[in-house]
Amino acid sequence: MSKDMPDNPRTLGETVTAEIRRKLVDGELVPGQLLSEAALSESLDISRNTLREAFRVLTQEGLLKHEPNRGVFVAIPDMASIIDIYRVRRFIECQALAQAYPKHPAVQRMAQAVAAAERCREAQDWSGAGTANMAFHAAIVELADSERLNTFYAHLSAELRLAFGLLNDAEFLHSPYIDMNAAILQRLEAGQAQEAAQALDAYLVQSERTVLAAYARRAR
Amino acid sequence: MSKDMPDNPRTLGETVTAEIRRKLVDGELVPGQLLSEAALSESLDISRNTLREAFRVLTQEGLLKHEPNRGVFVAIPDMASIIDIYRVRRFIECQALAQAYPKHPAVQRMAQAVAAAERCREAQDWSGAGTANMAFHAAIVELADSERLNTFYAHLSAELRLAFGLLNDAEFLHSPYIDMNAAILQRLEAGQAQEAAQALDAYLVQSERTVLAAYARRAR
DNA sequence: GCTGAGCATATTGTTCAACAATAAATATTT
DNA sequence: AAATATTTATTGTTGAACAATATGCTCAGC
Repeated sequence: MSKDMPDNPRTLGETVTAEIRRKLVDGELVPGQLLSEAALSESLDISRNTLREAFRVLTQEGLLKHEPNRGVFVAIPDMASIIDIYRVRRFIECQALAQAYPKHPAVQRMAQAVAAAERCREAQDWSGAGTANMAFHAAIVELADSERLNTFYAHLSAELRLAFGLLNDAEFLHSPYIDMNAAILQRLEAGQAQEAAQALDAYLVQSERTVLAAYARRAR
Repeated sequence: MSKDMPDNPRTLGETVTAEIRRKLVDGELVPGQLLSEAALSESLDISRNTLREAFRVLTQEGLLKHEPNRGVFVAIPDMASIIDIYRVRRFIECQALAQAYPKHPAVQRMAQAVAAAERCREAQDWSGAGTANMAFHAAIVELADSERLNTFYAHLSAELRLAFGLLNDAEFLHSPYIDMNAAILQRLEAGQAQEAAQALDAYLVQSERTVLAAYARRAR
């Protein structure tokens, strides 16, 4: 995985950073919400100073927004952000896939993600399907063999999950793409990286359109 | 420019973060060096707590390395880092250039950077030439029209400057590339984006080789 | 001379309390 | 109602304190 979220954080600050990050991507903290230093530090049972260190990290990751003298808010992914994120996704994922070596270790992770997503679909677990979907695309980026690219993508991914939290029906968002992922994987394994990349591009364009539409008619 | 380094930082924490960042890319703080909280906070005339917030941000940017209970060190770009950074650079810059619109506003910034570099060469200002060179490549990334990509590249760029700081002869590192940049720009303006991207790829491969060689025989 | 256990020391990790600086909310004046 | 002054709550920043940890040192013991 990424190095941003070590399994065994050593300091309290890292622990609480991971905990808040989880609450953000899980939707327990909703976009726009003010995170009061006094309230949060008390509820997490840590000092304000330690909390502020965590705030700086998560702000840098794009999950929080810091407004000096006003406070720290959960970032609100607006349409421009969604468009930007998808632009970067197409930019990175398609190229990573196009120039991929079909026997790259990450291909196995792609296959595992597809399998996991199919299992989730049977169990009607759409949250799990979303997670598996994200893992599939993270694996695509891993094809490029760059630690920094992986980390960057992890941040993008978290930011996008924040946006998904604004929407409601996860089934509508994730269900149609499970088969598409499988098809992309199949083409890659068949040595047709170019065709796979083309399919991925179409996938991302459609996904972006769906997300933007859902965003536009969301309950505010 | 990027939103990471506002021209007028509002809080003291942001000010000192920018100041330390500058010292890092300018080579005033050298890789491997321990940054003592007590010493630095006193010399910057700020409290330890404020300094620690800055440390978290710069660690997230890859410029510092935090070792729990041991301290914060200036990151040491090893060979693997340099290779990774160049891999990402080729990945991003070449594609940005290949699919660029020849009349994109960023092209003007590319031209300005080339002119600035040529002026620096005449004045034997190799540090300035390095800065202009970086600006040229940042402009290339801007062709992709993504705020997040720009920010990401700014971080990569800063990290690379840290590595350059380990080397000594800036002329050798930057001088040969001024003309290459000019040639790339010329092709782009002529509508030959594909050829420009190809030239850029060759440029980056050569640059990486040069940097790695210099790194291997650097004075330790 | 070397090894290892235990101790001493310096540094980081974390908290707390206080005050300054700022923005939002409220009251006052015109 | 609009503009202005005042109050209030929150963040920004500090300094001191103590806990937790890593490092270096001392000193047996072989």
